[in-house]
Amino acid sequence: MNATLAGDDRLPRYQRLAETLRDAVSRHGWRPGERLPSEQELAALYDVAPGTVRQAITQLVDQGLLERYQGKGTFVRKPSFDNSLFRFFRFHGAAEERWIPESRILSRKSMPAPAAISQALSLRPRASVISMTRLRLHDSEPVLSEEIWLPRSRFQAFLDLPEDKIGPLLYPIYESVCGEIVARAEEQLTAESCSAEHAQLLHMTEGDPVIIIDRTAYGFDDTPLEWRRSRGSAAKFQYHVEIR
Amino acid sequence: MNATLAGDDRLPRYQRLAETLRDAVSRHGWRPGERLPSEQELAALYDVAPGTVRQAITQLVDQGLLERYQGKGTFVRKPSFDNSLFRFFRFHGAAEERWIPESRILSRKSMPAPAAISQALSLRPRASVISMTRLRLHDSEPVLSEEIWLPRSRFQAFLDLPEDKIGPLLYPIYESVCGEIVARAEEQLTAESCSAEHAQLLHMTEGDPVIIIDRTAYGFDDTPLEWRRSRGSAAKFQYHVEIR
DNA sequence: GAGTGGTCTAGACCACGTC
DNA sequence: ACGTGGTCTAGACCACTCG
Repeated sequence: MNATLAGDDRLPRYQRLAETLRDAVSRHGWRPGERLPSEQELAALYDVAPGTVRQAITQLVDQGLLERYQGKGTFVRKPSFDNSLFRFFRFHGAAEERWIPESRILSRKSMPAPAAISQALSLRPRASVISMTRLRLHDSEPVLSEEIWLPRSRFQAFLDLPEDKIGPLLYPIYESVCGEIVARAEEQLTAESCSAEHAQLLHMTEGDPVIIIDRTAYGFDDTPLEWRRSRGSAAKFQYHVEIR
Repeated sequence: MNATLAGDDRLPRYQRLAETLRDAVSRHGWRPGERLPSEQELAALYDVAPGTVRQAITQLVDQGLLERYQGKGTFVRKPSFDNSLFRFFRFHGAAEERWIPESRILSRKSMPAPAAISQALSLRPRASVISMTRLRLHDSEPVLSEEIWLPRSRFQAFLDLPEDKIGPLLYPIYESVCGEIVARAEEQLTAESCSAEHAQLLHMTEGDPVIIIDRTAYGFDDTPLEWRRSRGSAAKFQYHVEIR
């Protein structure tokens, strides 16, 4: 019957309510997959009209934080993110295959962050980070090499996790083990000539073009959670983008 | 006081209204930049409640077809598209510069479509198309080579246009000269080693990595309007994408 | 049948842009 | 002052899910 709305009271109520709910979700008041109170209940709880609740929830649904199902309720979305990223990778010749590559962890350790990493993750210089390298394979052939960096303060539990508990998809693990949910990401693409090192790792010829994808992954509150750099043979895939 | 809603009458009214308005816009009933009737007027015209009009317009705004301005009205969006595409090009070292490159047309002619082009543009085999090649420069240095293909049936007026009337931005010309509006595009990225030919054209070293961007541009009704392939030195730029 | 979200109505008042 | 979209209310009825 009474709960207070976050934020400046000059802001529209549906904005303040959306912010309130977003905070509640990202502070784990409700966890992914859980059902929220019904729109009627929320309206009574925050003392606003049902339409106002609707507007707030609509905003959060558009942002991908919630999902509505008629007759069932409104739920915190589970971002099945790794899957959606692999929509972008179209391996040459087999456009419709959508497999998840096997993955082999080459190293995993903590260390003080190099300058570029602390900047990418908005950490203080030389903050403790986890560094991991992986090789991803398809039909036992290496296709992608990855270096992954995580802030140790949030991901200590991941560092402690036995290696055989780490499957090919990391984001679900971040969520279940560390409670960190990736909401969105930014990627930068470029290409370079294959170094001797990567030629060996990826079974390529030195000097052939390699696509480099740098990704920063963010939480719902826009905190950088992960930075990774992936390299793969340009001949083996294309990257697809829709622009509006 | 009376106008009919398009579509199946079992559909929600706001959907049918949205469809009606979308059709009106893409059939050029209202042109980009024009103001639509006010929400009240539309409500009276189609005999629905104001809130229903609002819902329909909100959908079209989200889709990028319309723009709302408080106190002014609702307008058909002008896709200032070439600009927005150049958001993706970040030339190395000068991330914030957002210049429009000079452009030099190397050739422009009509011909029967090669198989790959007629497929990309959804034309019948060997349909007549316009083929154009351009070189784009920055500070008189070549940075990008482009081949551009257009269906001749829609773009005859562009073929007839004197070359000195063609500025560096094509999409505004398509709109003003041919009445064709680009609403969205898809891009495919890959990389390859620089050929001797392109090395000369782009002042690169043969064998260095070249980024290749294939773009198909679509109208509001999803007709392919243009296909282009651009090549540039991978060392000179990065491609930026946000994923949600 | 009870409870959920989905659609729709018919207003009110406010903030903003323009004249 | 006037007209525009932006916010908000307080309902009604429908479609769907589940027990």
